Formats: sequence, structure tokens, C-alpha cells
Amino acid sequence: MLNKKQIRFCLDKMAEMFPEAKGELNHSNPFELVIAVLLSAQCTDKLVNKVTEKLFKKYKTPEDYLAVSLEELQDDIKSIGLYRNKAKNIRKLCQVLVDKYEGEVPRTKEELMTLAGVGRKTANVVASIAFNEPAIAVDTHVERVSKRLGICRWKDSVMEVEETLMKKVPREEWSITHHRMIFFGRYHCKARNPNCPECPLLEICREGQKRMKTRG
DNA sequence: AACTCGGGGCA
DNA sequence: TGCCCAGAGTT
Repeated sequence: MLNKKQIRFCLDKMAEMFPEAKGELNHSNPFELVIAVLLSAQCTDKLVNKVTEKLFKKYKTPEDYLAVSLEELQDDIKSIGLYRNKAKNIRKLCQVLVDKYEGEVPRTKEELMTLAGVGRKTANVVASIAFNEPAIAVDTHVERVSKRLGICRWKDSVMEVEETLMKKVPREEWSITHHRMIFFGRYHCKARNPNCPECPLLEICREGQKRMKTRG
């Protein structure tokens, strides 16, 4: 397993490779972040950005989403996959925000996970990035990168990956860790065809060295 | 743990 | 054309 210093090295290199990965702070408020991350499930970030750009001009508050019909909301996000379920979840979620939280987004991941369409990953993103709560979001990219590099074990569950990262990454870096590893995983350490030969982390990457060796 | 939802992007 | 994608919910 990599130690704290090696993990710090990895995160610094990722930041150099993708300087645009400064956290999802382009969303001006927690509410928009919840909607954006909910919509992003099984979609690429570019497509989501294209939709939210228009969406957030029309809808500012939970009440705004509840003021239109389900069909109208579905139509507004129609270019995104799974749009029917996502539109329904947004309405349910907004109704709960209005009824239980006075129109505000709750801070803790436990409360966030009770919202429709918000699972463990989305809850952790919102909690850590919007509220700086103690959490690190682990999605498929973060999980794969963590396992390849040797930050955690191959057989670890998502929760175990989370725990390991929180144990070995300095607290002040938790909110940014997710986004750094996302970019690195999405554009460099890809699921299918990772670019090991040009990887600045090759010297300490368990999986990378294995792949370079078997390639010949 | 396996399955389903789903339109757009990309090879 | 076919395959994959910043997951969540159900069984």
C-alpha cells in the first residue's frame, strides 16, 4: 500500500496534469450542485454541463422545479440519459427540501442520502464540496485509480476505499481529492486503455508497472 | 451481487 | 452500429 507521502505525490501530480480540476465550484450554490451531480449519473460531464447551463437559468429554487409539470421538466433535461427517472427524482427531492428543510439543502451526507436520486456518491460530493463536511466521494474513477495505484486493495469495497482515503489524505484536501482523481481517471488512467507509458506516476504505480512488464 | 434505466458521444 | 458513460434503486 502507498503511504501518505506517496499519495500526496500522486495528488500533486494529478493537479499538475489537470489544473482545471479545482473542485466543482463552478456551481454557485449547494442546490445547483445537488441537481448537477444527480443529473451526471452515467453521463459524461460535458453533456451535463451543456444541460445545466440552460437549466439553471430557468430554475433557481426548489419551488421553481415544482411550479412546472413533470413533462416540462423532463423535456428540459431530455438530452441526458435516464432523464425520466432523474426528472421524477428532482421533483421528489425539491418537495422534501421545501417540506422538511425550508428550501435549503441539508449539510450532512446522512441527510443528503435520504433525498430521492441522491446515493452515497452524490451525497459525499455535496457534503464535502459544498459544505466542507468530512467526506470523500468515491465513484468508479476514484475507485479504479485508487486500486491501480495501490492506495487501497483490489478487493476493497467502496466504503473501504473511502475510509482509506480519509485516513491517508490530509483533512484540508478532502474536498478536492474527488475532483483531482476524477479528471485523472477520466482522461488519463482510463478504464480500458490507461496511458501508462506517459504517466508521471508510473514509478510508484503497482498496476502500471505490471502492465508495462506484460506488454514487453 | 445482478439487473435496469437511456440519450448522446465516440470509435 | 455498437459500446460506454461523474449512479441509484430494486430485487
